This record gives sequence, structure tokens and C-alpha cells, in this order.
Amino acid sequence: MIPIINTVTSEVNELSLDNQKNELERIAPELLKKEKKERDFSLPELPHAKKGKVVTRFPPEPNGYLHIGHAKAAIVDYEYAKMYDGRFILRFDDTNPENAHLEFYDAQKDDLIWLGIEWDEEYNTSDNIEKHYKLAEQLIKQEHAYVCTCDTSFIKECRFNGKECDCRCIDTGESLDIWGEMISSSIEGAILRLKGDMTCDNTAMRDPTLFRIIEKEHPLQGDKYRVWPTYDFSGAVEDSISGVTHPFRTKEYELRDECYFKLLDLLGIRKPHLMEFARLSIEGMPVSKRKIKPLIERGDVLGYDDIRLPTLRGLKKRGILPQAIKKFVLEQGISKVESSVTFGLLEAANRKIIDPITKRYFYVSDPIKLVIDNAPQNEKKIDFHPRDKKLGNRTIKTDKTFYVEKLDMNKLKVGDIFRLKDLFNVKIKKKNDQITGEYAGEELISDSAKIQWTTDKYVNLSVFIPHVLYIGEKFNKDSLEKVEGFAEESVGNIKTDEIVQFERFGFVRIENVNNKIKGFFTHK
RNA sequence: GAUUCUGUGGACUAGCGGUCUAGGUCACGAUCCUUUCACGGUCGAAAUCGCGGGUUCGAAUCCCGCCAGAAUCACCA
Repeated sequence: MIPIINTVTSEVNELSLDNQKNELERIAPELLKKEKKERDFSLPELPHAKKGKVVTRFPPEPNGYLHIGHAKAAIVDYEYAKMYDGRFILRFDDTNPENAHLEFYDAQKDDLIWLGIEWDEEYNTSDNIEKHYKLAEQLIKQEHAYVCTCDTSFIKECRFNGKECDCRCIDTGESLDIWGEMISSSIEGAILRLKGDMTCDNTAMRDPTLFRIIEKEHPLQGDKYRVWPTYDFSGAVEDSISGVTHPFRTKEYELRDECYFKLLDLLGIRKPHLMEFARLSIEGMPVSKRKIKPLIERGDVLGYDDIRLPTLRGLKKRGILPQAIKKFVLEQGISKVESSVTFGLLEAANRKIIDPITKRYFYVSDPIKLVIDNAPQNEKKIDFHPRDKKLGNRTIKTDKTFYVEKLDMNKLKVGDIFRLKDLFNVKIKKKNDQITGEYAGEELISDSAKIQWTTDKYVNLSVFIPHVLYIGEKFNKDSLEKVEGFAEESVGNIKTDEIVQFERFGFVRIENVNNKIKGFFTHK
């Protein structure tokens, strides 16, 4: 077989490019046709993956609300499980009682549900501490782990210089005794360390900490435990024993892979196919708890659901749909390139989803009065959507008083004709602190401006417009803009959470509580 | 400083040795549609695939060197 292939390829290679083309045209013309490649937003194939056998997991620490970075991880994990008819586990990595807070277990689940993610199994790492202790004991007995009582700065120094400390040489029996005391009694300042390699180039392998003492009440376990596993230990162990086949983590953990696999090796338990992808970053927007938290503490933003923030609650409040987040995330994929995306990409995804299903209304920001003495009295029925009649319509009664945008009027001079959109044409007669106009017929003039308007029966509405939080490194003090304006009367009936399009203004999510109505600007 | 990873149009991404005269999305320009500066359609401009070598009949794709950027160097995850 191989010799035949070789003969054929060399024969083909001897032909000139044109001859090759002609020959191909003769025997298989369909191969020459170009098909438009369509990109679907499905993820690439997973290595070592079999249908029905893939298990993924999303392991948040219950220490805050979820943001779009979490969403990326959760969506990738969830989508891969679905793609392979596998299982998706939600695991709360609550191994640090100082960080874990009861409220966030449920809050994070709410965020995930909103995203449209469903999990097949849910558990807390803190429920498995006994198992971790057993495995730790096994490591000590195997002489692969030891109890260290040196102080932090000395440990650090030894790591830096590649030196071993005396604790490393304590015999197994004594190590087990101290380990027992760590767990049961009040011995202080001891940690369990992996016997790695203190001279390893990869500093993550210089005897990393596996367990440490934290005397703090755990939101779920109370004071049952005082020795807690570190991420290096619990992450590897949990992935292995819970049956996860394809765990994902962000790139900054890459140097820990060696430790991850070494631990599982020593413990003699199954090793998953660990994979990494780049952390999501968005221009002018902080995407990490570390950066978001100080903004809230300083009062630079109003809370975790501030519309300038990429928290799921912030995005929801702003009017971004979960489907848009999913599309956005899958567009980025799981590449390892460090990149910074514009928020505009999420906006574009959202706009396409929202546009066909949102009602159009008139909203006039920075209004100026327009009086048209000879305006015909009108009861005008106007569709809520230019293409989809199913979205219904409303009837607006008009008389001779209107409000229009100052900005629009500034662009026009006395004598100009413009159109009140969906109504009639107006000729400008006078411009002062109000505009005087004259009815100028119903007939459509193609090149005249079509302008949104309200009658004197309007609803006062402020709209909050989010801008980027950072310009370069600098906090943008004007990141939250408030616009005051008049909305047409029927806007008063819109219920909370509905997203509408104010024509020529943009998409806005409405909040309407106890007749107090406000808008949050989604995007253009 | 050490180690690891990454490097495709303005931004993001596809690409896994010939189907790449490098595809898609966003942004941009033009045009059609349109009683919205929205959506949609069509067209366009925009990439010497970080740089330099090598392997090969053939390289964005494999190898080597260099350069640049990022991450890690915690008893946080």
C-alpha cells in the first residue's frame, strides 16, 4: 500500500501546478469548488474523550458573586459535558473557612441557573475532609509528606535558596503523631508538606503546602475541622476521586500541573486530562474578584450588581441576556492566548438576540417643547416593532404640544421640515426656549429627519448609562452617566426586567418598582 | 532573577504539512432595505501568520535560535 501511495504522490508532484489542476478538473471537479466555511460556535474536540464518558466540573469558591470569568469556565465545562453526553459536577471548593460564606453557595447557584446551566451533581469539598485526611496519612506513611513547624518566612527563604529544613528528616512515626495532634489538639503553626524537590526549577515543586491549620468556623462544617487542605491538594484529589475526566483551569495554574500529577501518582489514584485556557479580560473592565472588591469597598461602584461591572448580576441588570454571554464566551473559545476583548463584542451578540423581540418606544432625552398650533388632533396606532406585528401596538393621542430632543432641534433651522416619526411633518417657524412649528402634511419625505417625540402626557424617566470603568489604568470618574428625559406615556406600564428599544437612543432595561421607574442603558 | 506559557488584519478567533489566492465575528467604509444612528442583505478595505534560520517537492502548521508579552514563584483559590 505505502509504495503505491509513494509512486502516485511522486507522479503527481512531477506535474506542474496547472497540470495538476487540469487533471483534478477531469477526475474530480467537485474538489475544486470552494465551499463557504461556516463557523459554528461549538467547541473543538476534546482529547481522549468518548461519548458518554466525559465528566467535567465547575469548582467555584463560595466567596462572592459570579462574574463573566466564572461564566466562561462554567459554560465551557457545561458545554463539553453536553457535547459528549457526559456529566457536569458543581463543586464548591470551600476549603478555606476564612473565605467561604454561607450566602454565596446559593447566590452562585442562582447565578448559574440564570445562565442556563444545569448540573448533574453538586457537592462541597468540605464534605470530604475525612477522605483528605486519610490520603494525607497515606502520604506520610509512604514518606512522601512531612509535618513542618518552621515559620513562614524561613520556609520561604528555604524555597528561594533550594534548601531543605530539618522537619523533612523527622521519622514517619513522629510525623504521624504531630499530624494527629494537628487535627485533634491545639498545636499551632504546623503544616503538612509534600516531599517534592527543593532544588526543582519549578518552584511549585519545592515542597508545597498540602494542609494548614485555620481556626475559624466554617459556614457548613462549623468547628469540626481545624486542618484544611490547600488548593494543590484538594483540587487534584477531588478531580480524581469524583471521576472528573476533563478538568479545566486557567493558565496561571500551569506551573502547578506537575504537583497535581505527582500527588495523584504518589496516592496511586486516577489522573484526569487536565487542560488550561487563558483568563478572560475585557478592555476597561476589571474581571476578577480581586479587582472588583476594592471598587465596591471604596464606593467607586454601587455594589456587585452595578451595571458597569462584568458580574453576572451587573450584566443582568444592564439587560445582557444569558444567551449572549454564552455566544460571547464560546466565540473566545479555550485558546491560551492572553487577549483583551472589547465589551462591544458582547454587546453585538446581545443586540442580535434582543433586536427581534424588543418593543420600540419613544424616549426624548434633554427635551424641548414643541408647539404646533394647527396640528390635527390625532389618535395614532403605532406598532411596537417595525417587522413583527405580533408584538402589538399602542395608541397615542396627540394634540398640539410635543416634546422633542434639543439636540435634534439644534441641527435644524427655521424653515426646515422634519417628521415626527410615525405621525406627520413639521415645518419650523420659530426657535426660542421652545419651538414653534407648523403642520406640514402627512406625506413621507424621504430625506427629512424622522424624530422621536412625546406628547405632554409623558413619563419622567432617568436612564443610567454605563461607560468603561478604566481608561488605561485610570478610574473613570464619569463612568456612570445619568440622562433625564420624557418617555411616552405607555412606558409607565412596562414591567421590571423588560428590555425595550428607545428609538434612536438605544436598548434599555426597565425597572419599575412601586411606580418608581428607571432605565438602565444596555447598549446602542 | 528563575520557570512556564503565548505571539494570525484595528480587536477576538479558525487553522493540527498540500483543500490557505489564510476563513469567521466585532469594529470600519460603501450600498440595498428601512417613517430609528437598530436588525438584516450585498460589496469593500484591512494579515509579508512576531523575527531569523532549518526540515520538506511543499510550512501559518514540524525543528532550532532570537525578540516581545503574560503568568507563577502563598499556610488564596
